[in-house]
Amino acid sequence: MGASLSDVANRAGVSTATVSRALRGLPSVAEGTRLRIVRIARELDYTITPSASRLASGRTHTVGVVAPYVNRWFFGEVIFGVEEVLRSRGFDLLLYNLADATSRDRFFDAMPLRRRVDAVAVLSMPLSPEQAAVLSGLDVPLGLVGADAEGFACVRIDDVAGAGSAVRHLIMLGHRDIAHISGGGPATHSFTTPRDRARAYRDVLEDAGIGYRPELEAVGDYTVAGGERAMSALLSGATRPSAVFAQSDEMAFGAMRAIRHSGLRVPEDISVVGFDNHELADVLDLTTVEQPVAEQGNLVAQILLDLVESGGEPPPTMTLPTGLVVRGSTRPVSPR
Amino acid sequence: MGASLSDVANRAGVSTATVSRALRGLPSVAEGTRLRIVRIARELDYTITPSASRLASGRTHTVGVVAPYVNRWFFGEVIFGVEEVLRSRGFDLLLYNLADATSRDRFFDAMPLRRRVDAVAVLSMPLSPEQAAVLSGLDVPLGLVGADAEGFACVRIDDVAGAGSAVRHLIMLGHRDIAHISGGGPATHSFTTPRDRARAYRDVLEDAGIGYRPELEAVGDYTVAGGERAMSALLSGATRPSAVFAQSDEMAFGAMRAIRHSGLRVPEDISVVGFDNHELADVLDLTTVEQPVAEQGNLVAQILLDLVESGGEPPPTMTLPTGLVVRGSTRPVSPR
DNA sequence: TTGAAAGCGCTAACAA
DNA sequence: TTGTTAGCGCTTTCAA
Repeated sequence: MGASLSDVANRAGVSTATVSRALRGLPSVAEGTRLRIVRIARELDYTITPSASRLASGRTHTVGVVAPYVNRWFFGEVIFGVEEVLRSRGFDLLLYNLADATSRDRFFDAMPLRRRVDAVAVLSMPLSPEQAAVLSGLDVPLGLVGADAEGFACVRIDDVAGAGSAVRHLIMLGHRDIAHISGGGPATHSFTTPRDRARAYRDVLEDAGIGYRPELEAVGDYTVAGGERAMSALLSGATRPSAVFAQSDEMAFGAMRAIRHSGLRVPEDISVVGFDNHELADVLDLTTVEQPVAEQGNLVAQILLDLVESGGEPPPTMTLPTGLVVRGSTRPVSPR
Repeated sequence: MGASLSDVANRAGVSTATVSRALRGLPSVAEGTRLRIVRIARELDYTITPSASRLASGRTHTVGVVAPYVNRWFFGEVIFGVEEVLRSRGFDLLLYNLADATSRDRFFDAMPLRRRVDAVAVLSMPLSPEQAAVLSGLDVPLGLVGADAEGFACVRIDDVAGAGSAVRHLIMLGHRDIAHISGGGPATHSFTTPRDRARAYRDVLEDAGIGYRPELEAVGDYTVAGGERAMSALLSGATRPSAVFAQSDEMAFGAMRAIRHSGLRVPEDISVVGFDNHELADVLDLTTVEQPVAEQGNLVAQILLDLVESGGEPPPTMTLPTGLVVRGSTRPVSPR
């Protein structure tokens, strides 16, 4: 049905090689020839057949995006940012959502990305050394959002600084019994985000002379339900915290609900700080740590496409700034 | 670097055609031959080169997914559902996010999906007749979530029934001054969802003998900020509503915030009902209309792949049920 | 600046 | 059940 390169070549009275060069904008085509070819191609409604081009050139003009979730706020934003850049530069975006361990294993075992993409972006997903090695074996530029890894172009925030600002805010409000809802269970153990944020929580408490008490920590799994469970557990502990720092806004939302369900109020009885500045943090009046999210997607995509097009080594990790957004969910500790 | 079909064929002492057949599981290969070939392919770490396969066969094993947003709850869930089915059946998912009119125009003008996909799924996006025609021109199975259209395999909910149940709930609670925050501006005019929900709002009011008053309607654009603006406008109107039905939970969240900012309370002063059962509706205690979201993605993907693999005509529209979820944001009207 | 020709790695008739 | 033989539609040397 559709016209092919040779149709255009015949009509223009030139070889397919010239048409190919003209349409790709290569320099070695006379301007008149190019104009004529472009006009004829348009007349014939010519469209390149990607698979033929890919087979002949070896370039796929496609970037694989691997995410542990596509249906959470943070990931939707990052994917948005990545897609924006890819589309504007004429690249396809191949999406892989690896929610559970099974699909993750299957993915890294079969590695469906082989010979299929020019670059891969991994979004805030814990990567075992073996998995990182499998990706390296693809022999294409690799990008990573939300962590550092050897051989990857990394875009991230300073989790230690961000989490530190949240905990210091609570300390400055006079809180001493500050609980922590962390993200990662054992599955995410190798990932830096939960570790860094947890470390900042502990270090800031130690530095303030408050000391870190393990019984004030609970795991929330980065979900609303997980945050709710974690907060319930904390509330039934021996020490009732006067404030809680959650490693994500979703967990903070869950924590707020648990607090209310137990008959307490936010912030009168317990202050809550989250992390992300989720689009609904404002609605829920949640104090949180803001991070640029879509921008991280933009950046990693840009870096990857530059590497694809110009080669070279991955640049040093880009660390973007965070900021504390104070809203109504935190207030000075009240005397008991 | 990687082994090719002919490497496997040489090693196995058969032709490339036999290797191709064996690896694809075609019936006409002796079991012993197949086993040997599969073993050798594994030994050689053979991976198919998709572009070669696509060029030779004409099948891309790829589905294009076109969405107006990837970073909103509803769309994230649908994409999740689509991806799940595609990955399980070995298809690639090519994602296109067309947030603004410019990118939409460019997309339909250049139609980058040509010769690139075996099917296309359009997610809750208004389609002009011209745009629908461009897609039809791709000559591949077409799917649509959230609306009906000739020539598309459609998966949707009954928006009229869903919205009707929300408004009837308010009427049953004794409300008479029921406002409506609608989704669509002029840009989405051709799309059925906002129209159907708006129609249900009006019809139910009429049927209840309450009558429909245009001054109780405002446009909220399906966003939190839009819902907030719409609610503010409604609150500064002549009649203060005692209840409001928002066409999406996000707009309902915005409305709740506007209500609180104006010094009123939900539900004491104003009841609020949303639509979607967003993951945070529960956290915000929002009464809403629940719809199966990821399931719609699952279904449209399944239907499309069946059409790709077996041909045939798109099946009739699948209409999934909705349900009213009553939470704390609605209560009987209080005497003024 | 252009053309001829040889693939890229696979699939699909057709034959055997 | 297997092999032979053409391509699929482009890109890319190499030569002119």
